[in-house]
This record gives sequence, C-alpha cells and structure tokens, in this order.
Amino acid sequence: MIRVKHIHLYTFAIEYVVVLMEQVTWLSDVDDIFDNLLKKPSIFTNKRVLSHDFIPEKLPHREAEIKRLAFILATALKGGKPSNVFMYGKTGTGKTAVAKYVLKKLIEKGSAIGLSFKYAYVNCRYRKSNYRVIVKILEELGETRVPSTGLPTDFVLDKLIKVIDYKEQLVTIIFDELDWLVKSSGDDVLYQLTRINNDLKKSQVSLIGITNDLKFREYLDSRVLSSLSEENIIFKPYNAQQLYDILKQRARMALRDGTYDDEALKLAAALAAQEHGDARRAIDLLRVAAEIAEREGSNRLSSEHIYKAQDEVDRDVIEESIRDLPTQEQLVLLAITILHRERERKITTGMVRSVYEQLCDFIGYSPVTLRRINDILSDLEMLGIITAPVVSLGRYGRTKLIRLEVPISSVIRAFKNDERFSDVINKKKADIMFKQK
DNA sequence: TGTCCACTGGAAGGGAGGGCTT
DNA sequence: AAGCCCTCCCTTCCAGTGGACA
Repeated sequence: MIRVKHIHLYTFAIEYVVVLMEQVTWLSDVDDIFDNLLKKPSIFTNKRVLSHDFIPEKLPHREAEIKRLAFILATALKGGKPSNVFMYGKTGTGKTAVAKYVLKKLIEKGSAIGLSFKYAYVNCRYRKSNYRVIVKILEELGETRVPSTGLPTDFVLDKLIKVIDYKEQLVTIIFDELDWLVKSSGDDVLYQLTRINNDLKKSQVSLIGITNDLKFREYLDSRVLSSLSEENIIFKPYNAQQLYDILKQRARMALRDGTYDDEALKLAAALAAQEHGDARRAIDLLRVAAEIAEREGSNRLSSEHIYKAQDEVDRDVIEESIRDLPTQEQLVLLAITILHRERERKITTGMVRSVYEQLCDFIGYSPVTLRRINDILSDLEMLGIITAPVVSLGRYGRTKLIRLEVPISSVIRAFKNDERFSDVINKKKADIMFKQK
C-alpha cells in the first residue's frame, strides 16, 4: 500500500516538475516574443492612419465630390439653410469620408467667422430603430443622459429639438447606410426630421443621407424622397491607379520609410480594384499585410504579405459578422451550413427548418416558429451571408432557395471557435443528425 | 383549367427587460 | 406602486401565390 502510494507521489512529483518546466519554457518563449517585438523597430509609425474612421487632410480623387458638397453646404456660411443631400456609391468609395471631411472644414470656417456649426453621424446599420437613431443623434450632440430604451419616441424627438434649438446654429445629420434603417423601421423618423425645421426657432437642420443601395429610393415615401434628395451626389468606384495613390498617401503617413515595396502597394490597389474599387478594402489589406510582416519578423512589407492579408481580411469580416449574430440566427445559419456541406444542391426553407429543429434538440435550445425562421433568412440575406430568392416548385409549393454566399470554411471556423457549436460542427455528429432528416 | 403544395409575408399582439411620470 | 411607453424577439393567424400536375 505504502509503496504504491510512494510510487504515485513519485510519478506525481515528476509530472509536476515536467509541467513546471514546460511552463518555464513556455514563459520564456512568450518573453522572447515580447523581447523581439520591443527590440525590433515597428513597421508602423502611426497605425491609426489605417483605421476605418481616420480622415486624412487630403482625400485623393474625390476633389469633384468635395467641391460639390462644399458648394451645397456653403449656403450656411451666409446664414442660409443648405439643401439636404443624398449620396450614393458602393462601399469604400469615400462617401462617409467626404461628408465628414467637408463638415469638419465647414465647422473650422464657421468658428473663424463666429458661426456655430455641428454635425451628428449615425450609422443606421447599428441603429435600426427610429428611437435608437434619435438617441444616437442626441449622443453625438453631447447629450449623453438618454436611456437606450424606455422612453416614448416623441419624447426623445422633443428633446432633440430642444438640444438643437438652444442657440443659433446649423446642425447637419449624416445618416450612413440609411437603407438599413428604412428597410427595418420605415421612414417615419426621416419624415419627422425633414420637417424638423418647422419646429426650430433659432437653429436649422440639414440632412445627408448615404447609401450604397441604388434601388433603395423605392422604399422611401415620395415626400421624404423629394425633401431628402434636393441634391444628389454619386460616387464612382476608384480605379486601380487611384487606389494606388490613396495607399501611397496612407503608407507614407502610417509606415516607416523603407519598410514597404511599391509593388506591394500596387498589388493591394489592383486587388481592391477588382472588388468594385473599394478603398476601405485596400487600406485593410495594407494594414493587415503590415501586421503579418511584423508578426513574421520581417522588416519589409512585400507582395507576399498582401496575398496573405487577402485571406485574413475576408475571414475576419465574415467570422466577425457570424460571431455577432443572435443565437437563433446562428442556429439557422448552422443548419444551412450543414446542408451545404452535405452537398445539398437545392436548399429550401423546409429543409433548413428540419435540420435547424434537430440542431436545437441536440444543443438544447427551444426552436422558433417557421414564421420567425423566415424572417431570420431575410436578415441573413440582408447581411449578404446567403441569397434566398423565392421560387415556385409548382406542385411542390413555393419556397426560398437558399445559397451560402460566403466561403463555407469561414463559417465553419467561426462556429468551431464557439464552444456551443463546436460539437455539432464535428462531422460525425452532424452526419447522424442529417441522416435522421 | 382547376387544384394543391409549401410555403411567403403582413398584421396584430405577447412578454421580458427597461425607463419615466405621477 | 401603478400606469404608460419603449425595444427586441418572438408567436399566432391567415390570405396570398407560382407553377407542376391531374
């Protein structure tokens, strides 16, 4: 007995020492990483320049749009109310940057001649209800004591009027990705804001609507549309040369001299140009490539790093959007993913429902109704994760024909990192569930 | 040509979680 | 504390529908 106990103690002691040693080596590895990082000069000099919300002093190749918007807003310098503006253009064509840039300049100019201008920026993708939009405007104008829920919408609208009208000023409200608000909550709040000037005594409000959905006008009430699109500015995609100029400007500001190849910038520009001339993507590529180069201990950013960044940028965007979904939407997407992996060619709502219900049973969630699944499918379609056109199968009814629009590997990776779903994503278990269908 | 399938999607409303006013 | 209002997520009900098939 005693001997056995001793042996156990002995083995335990050895195991403990091994574990400790492993930890020591691991810790020294981590130390090495930190030390190396500190020793090497960083590729970046100012990483913030490559973030999405950075607005540089000059916006290359947007001179015409800047002039146009400045011309419209200039009325304010003479005490007039500028027209409302609608700006169209695909993602990464500089709409938001131009709007913020011109307003920043207007505020500077205004304060120089004693006029007060302010602007509030709302991204409607993240504020899909009327109430939340108004609360965000209030927050942007410095009113932070508004609860995120609980008050009547009229009440917060009155509050907004008071906050704006306390002194003589022009307030411009920028609604970015406006289509998201209108598609989910209608255009009530827009209608009220287009008429807000009637209630204001000292101040004035002008609106800038931004969207990348050209067909979106159809959703708007004609009164709102005519008031909102007094002026329209269309943003064309950047070409590869223009994107290269943008990257050159940003690289100069963000990266240390001599740490990047011109060829790498040209490649990033060309890749982003293929993707409808998206400057945001080009800048993302540059930032991620520089991070990869740094991680690899390389002191120069090359084309190779840009290629590597391409995958990482795509993956990050998709995985992040999947991780942010509510649980029920994740479960529906998981059902679609399993069907897709089983090489189902025509995935219908009914099939998704069947696999989804089995998934709920397996994981221990109570399933939602078919009606709700249908709404979730529409939400996933809005996010661009799937397409789901309604088709008629004649005698076999009408349904949505669902297709995954993002790489299945990215979806699976997002689910694997979530412990609730990691078991299900394991092939064997998923097979069993699928066979039960 | 009418039937019928498998849904779609609008409308109304419930209830949980939250806040303000009286 | 009661009454009212909000959002978000959801249910229930139900009329409508495109097209294969008998």
